[in-house]
Formats: sequence, C-alpha cells, structure tokens
Amino acid sequence: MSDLMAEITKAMGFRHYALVHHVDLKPAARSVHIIDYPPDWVDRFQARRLYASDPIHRASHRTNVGFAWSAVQSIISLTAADRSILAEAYEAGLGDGFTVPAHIPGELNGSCSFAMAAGEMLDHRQLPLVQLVGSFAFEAARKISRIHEPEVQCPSLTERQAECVALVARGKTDWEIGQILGIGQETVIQHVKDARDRYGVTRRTLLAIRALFDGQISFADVFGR
Amino acid sequence: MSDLMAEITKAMGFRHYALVHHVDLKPAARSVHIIDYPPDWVDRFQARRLYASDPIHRASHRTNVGFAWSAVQSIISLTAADRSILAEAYEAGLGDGFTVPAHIPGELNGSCSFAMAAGEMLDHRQLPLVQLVGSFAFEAARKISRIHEPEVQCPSLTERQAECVALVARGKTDWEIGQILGIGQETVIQHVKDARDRYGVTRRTLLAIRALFDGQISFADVFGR
DNA sequence: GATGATCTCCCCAGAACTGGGGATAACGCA
DNA sequence: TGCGTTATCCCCAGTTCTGGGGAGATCATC
Repeated sequence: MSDLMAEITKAMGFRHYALVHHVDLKPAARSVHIIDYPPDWVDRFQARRLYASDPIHRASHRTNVGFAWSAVQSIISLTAADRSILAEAYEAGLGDGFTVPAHIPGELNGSCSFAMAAGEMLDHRQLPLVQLVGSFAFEAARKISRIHEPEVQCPSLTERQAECVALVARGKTDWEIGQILGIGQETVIQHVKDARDRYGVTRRTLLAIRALFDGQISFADVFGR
Repeated sequence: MSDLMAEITKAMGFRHYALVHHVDLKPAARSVHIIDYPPDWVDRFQARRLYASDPIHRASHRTNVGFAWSAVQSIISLTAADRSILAEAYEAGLGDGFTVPAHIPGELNGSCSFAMAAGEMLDHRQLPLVQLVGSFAFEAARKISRIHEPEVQCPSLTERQAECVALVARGKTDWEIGQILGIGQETVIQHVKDARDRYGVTRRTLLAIRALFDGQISFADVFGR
C-alpha cells in the first residue's frame, strides 16, 4: 500500500502523503497509519499529540470534501497556536497540501492528505482528482486494516435511552425530560441510569459526550428545532 | 439547487436523484432534503420511516465512498425485509443507482444518490465521476442550508475556564477537577459557574457540549491520554 | 490611580443527580 | 413455557451541582 501511495503521490505532483486515522497510538488495533511526511515533523506531531488539535485535522472534522491547506481558515478560525503549528509544519518541509476527510459513523475519524514541498504551489485543477484518489485510498486502507476484525463495537442504546440521552445533552433535568416524553421522572432516571451503565460511565455529562462521539446522538439532536 | 441537480443528473445519464440528510421530518430546521424520486416511493418512504432502516441508507453508514445499489450486499447483509424494500423501490420505478455517503462528525448523516429508471443499467465507467459530483453536491447543499443560521458568535472562555470545562466533559466532579488542576474545589465551582454564565446555560452537560461544538474544547481533550 | 479582567477562595440553601434496592407488564425468541 | 429485553414506575440515602451572596490578589490598560 505504501508503494502504491508513493507512486500515486508522485504521479499527481505531490511530495508527501499521509493516510491516517486521527489517533496518537500508531500501533493501535486496526487504525490506519500510512505516512510519508518529513520524519522530523512526524516526531513532533506524535510528541505534542497534535493528532486532535492540529488545525488541518480539526478542519477535516467539519467538512465532507477535501480542502486545500491554504484555505483552511474558510473552514475553521485559526488561533495563534494554530498558526504556529502551520508555520512549524512549513519549516519542517511541508508546503501547501490537500486533505480529504474520511468519516464513518462510529469509527475513528481519518483523512488522506497530500502535500507539496515547502515553497511549491498546488495545481488547483488537479484537486477533484486528488479528492477522488484520497477517498478511495482511505477506503482501501480501511478495508485492508480490518480483515482480521475481532470487532469491538460501541455500546448501543435503546430508542428510549437515546431519546433521554439526547435531552440530557440539551441540559434538561430528569423531571423536564419526563414532561417532554410524557413519562414519569422515575422512568427517566432509570433510562439514564441504564444508559450510563451501558457506557460504563458515572456522570451524565460524559454519557452525553460519548453518545455524541459515536453517533448515538448528533449535534442536530442537541441544537435542532 | 434542484434545477442544477436535475441538469447534472440528466447529464450523467440518470433519471432520479436524492440529496438528503437521513431524517424523517423534511421541514426540519437546517437539514438537507432535495429529492426527485417517484412521488409514490417518497410517500411510502416517509410513511414507513425507512430513513433509518432502508438498506441503502444503512449501507451508506458503513462506508466512506459511494457504492452501486446492486452491490449493496457487499457492504451489509440483507434481510428478507431489506430485499422486499429494494423490490418495492424497483416497482415504484427506481432501477439501479449509486449512493455517495456524506458524514460529518456530530452532524446528521446524509447521502447523495442517483438512480436509473427501472430496467436500465448503470454505466460503471462513470461511477468515479458520480462519486465526485455526489460529494460536492452534498457539501454545497449543506453549506447553503446553513447560510441563514442565526449566526451567534460563540462566547470565549478563559484558559482556566476551558480547562475546567474540558474536565467537566470528562465527567469529573468539581472536587476531582480541583485535585487535577491543583486548586480548590470552590475555585473550580466558580470557574464552571462563570463558564455557564458565558454560554448562558444552566447545566454543565449542555455547557460541555456547547464548548465542544464550537471548538473551545475538542474530543481529544475528552478522550486523550 | 482607577478600571476591568482573571484567578483564587469562602459560605449557604435548595435542587438535581447517583447508586442501591424494589416492582409490573409487554414483547419476541427458543 | 421460560428467558431475556425493554419500558414503565417506586423508594431512599448520600453526593454533587446550582444560584445566591461574599472577598482578596494580580496584571494590564487607560
């Protein structure tokens, strides 16, 4: 796969690529982690755990199609820290690049990025092709990486539990949730209790965030209507 | 957008399209719902709330790249009920089709599908193009659907507040947070209180989710380490 | 030197949540 | 028919959170 990626990267006129799930532990179970970036940068990336705060990764969590790194501020607003991360990457030899996000509900977020050497320009006419290649490359890597699946699936909630958790996420009290769903407060307490048990957490706040993270509820459930 | 989609659909040799978030309530706040399917089928789809159980939708939740409907059983295993749904769609005038999933963490799942009339064949050489068009069409629709957003500028938290909220999001109690940050429990209570005030919310659960939503804290803050 | 923002700490009353223990009824599956 | 799952309801003791009220210290800015 690495060889193939290297070849494609070169053919499209790029210098580096990264086909990764956004986690820090590279030897993690079945996560994809195929990189050809300047080693210097990879080390720093790992050391500072940028996998989640890196602006490019953050932006990739906000969209469905690829984007040029130079246009990242049209997706998220950059803090001073973000700018310094980008500057540092540039120093390390990464020029402009293009990142294709890869999201599947309940799975780790990932992306496929291609980068020029520092100083070189992106060829914008090629970007649709890069988008396509990135998507399929990630999907291919994902399929390969899960051939041996022992399959740890995230806990699932019953419909009622999910409804309660969505309302918990909205900051409703158990009594309010009971009113909204037309059931007793005690019942709500029970549902929330059961949901907490399934996730193995003891606080409703973490419950809500976990449920949000793996798609049992969505931001739309929280802010919708 | 409908006109544009109709044109593109035709140009690519398809008969129908559907650019949708996977929800039942079509007039929902900011969800995408642009469809040109046989009305008969749309009605039945709504009535039976297939948005969640339809095999095509289910399959689209399992992958990142588009797939031909005729190959859906390579993604999910079809039950008898699934087969009958597919057969029904065929009866209603939907032939083979191609669905491009669209997932963004924390948002509703969606997809962009194109379908032939019943009996016609997919041109497999076109599928990469369809993949590309589907992705961008969905992203465009998504962006348009949120132009009119009330546009509330998000409150910003002080560094200490953000640290406290991140730990709140991890389900820590105020006392635990105090231990972790090396400050008194009372101080933590104050920070959380101030953070709640800034967001104008009364529950820490909603505080955590709001802070997560607009990037004051990230999932990495919650699950990292 | 005043003003505002931030961080730190304290007290209290009432509301909300958590972790135990119960119970009944409906449903599908074997 | 029994077993498991789900949904509904109840009680209670103890903990945690929320919404009020304070206060002192630092720091930058005007």
